Amino acid sequence: MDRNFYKKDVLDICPHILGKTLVRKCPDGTIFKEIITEVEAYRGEEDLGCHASKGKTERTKVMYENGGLIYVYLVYGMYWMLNIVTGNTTHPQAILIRGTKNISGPGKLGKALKLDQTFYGEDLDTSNRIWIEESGIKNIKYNQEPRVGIEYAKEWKDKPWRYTLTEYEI
DNA sequence: TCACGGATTCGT
DNA sequence: CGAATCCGTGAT
Repeated sequence: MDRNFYKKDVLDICPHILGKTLVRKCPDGTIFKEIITEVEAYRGEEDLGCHASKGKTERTKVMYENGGLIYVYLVYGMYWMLNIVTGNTTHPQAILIRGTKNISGPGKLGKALKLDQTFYGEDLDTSNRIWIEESGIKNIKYNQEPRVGIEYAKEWKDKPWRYTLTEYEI
């Protein structure tokens, strides 16, 4: 996908990133290529579930960039989480990729993709080791539910910003 | 330098 | 549903 795809609001992009293909070329030559089936939106400093709610720090600064960059971080000391920065520089936001067709769970996805800190800030439009492309599938249907794992986010935890792909045609 | 806690996972 | 797990973050 080209750069402009990622510059819209995160809530507009989520339904369209479902069904796209995530591609990762590993150092050992193996290629991971799977349809994205589950994502979550994190939207702005006002969203208490979003890391940017703590303001701009060394960790969150990439979310303040224009969309199309990768935001990775380590959670529970062991899982690398894959996020795509979206929007523009006025509103920090990102999409957490939670699962693909054969991999369920963001921690397991990060492991399968062999992610590490060097992916922080990677440009999806120019990278030769990870990107997102059209899959050709059509007639997508999806569900929206509350996001998981953010019990601390008060009223924001109930926002239906978790998107799961339910049906599609090849 | 260090205390804190988490966008998870797995087993019960 | 609850505990394990352990590194990086962010403040000092």
